[in-house]
Amino acid sequence: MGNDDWNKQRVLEVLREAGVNPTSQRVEIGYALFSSCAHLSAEEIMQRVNADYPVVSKATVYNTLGLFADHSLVREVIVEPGKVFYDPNVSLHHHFYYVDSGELLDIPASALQIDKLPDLPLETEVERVEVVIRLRRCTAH
Amino acid sequence: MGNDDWNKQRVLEVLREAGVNPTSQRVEIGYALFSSCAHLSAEEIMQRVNADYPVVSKATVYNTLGLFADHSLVREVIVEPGKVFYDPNVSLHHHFYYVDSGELLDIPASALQIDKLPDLPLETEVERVEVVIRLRRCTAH
DNA sequence: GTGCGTGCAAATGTTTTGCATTAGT
DNA sequence: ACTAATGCAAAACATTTGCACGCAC
Repeated sequence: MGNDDWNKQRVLEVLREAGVNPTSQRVEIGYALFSSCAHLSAEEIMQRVNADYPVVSKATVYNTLGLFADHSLVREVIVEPGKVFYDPNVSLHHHFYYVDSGELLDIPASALQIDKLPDLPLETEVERVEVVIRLRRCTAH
Repeated sequence: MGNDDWNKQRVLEVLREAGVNPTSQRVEIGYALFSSCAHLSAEEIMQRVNADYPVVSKATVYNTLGLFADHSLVREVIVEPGKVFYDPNVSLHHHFYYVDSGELLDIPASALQIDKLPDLPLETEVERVEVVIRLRRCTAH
């Protein structure tokens, strides 16, 4: 997943289809994001984009990722204060979070089933159900 | 719930029982936290503690809340980038999050049931399963 | 007096804003 | 030329760190 031959032309098309004007900065950020199948922080994305020479500012990385999130091109995952991960997998799924290492791992939607939801407050509808399973290294042997 | 007659003496005892040295700053912060049944941010807690005159610095609020969390006196709930809520309810439960207003509402553990958990990665154990149901105001009439 | 525990000023890290510049018509 | 969209420097905001002070022995 994720590793299926991304190139900048394809990123450009995906952005256009999503209704995002494909500027060079956005294509670079999208390429860094989609061609990695990992859960990256804004900082890591900027490092990848600017690896050779400065291409985008940090502000643009944040604004662009926010824009991508609005257009469902990426999903923000928050597990710790002051740490947001950007997940290029926008299909329905959940996450393991390794408390010790700070790493994030996908859980396919089919591997977890919620069979009883509480009644919703009036006049509201569910946008999304987020499940994070926090894991730590076994203490018991 | 939460409104059951908190006073500073009782906070002091609770801190002592939890193994936290009950300094005056900690009692003030604990009192602000426990006597409110709401989900407060660090900022809001500081405002309450310092309402009349300066009692604690922001750094102490953060460090103290972190300490309380370590001793299971409070639970950190994270829903948005750069926004942590402190929940004095440390029993097992989940949350509704109102995307529009930024408010948080408790879901009792019994109102939501997960009947299938994924296999855990080797050498790990579950610390906690966090479920956040993101709600938005109905668009449909 | 020594050493540990505590609180906070300052440093760091994260995210947002406002505006100068660019691109589109 | 006028207007809207874009990128980024600087500002705002959130959190952590390092160290000075006070308290217990």
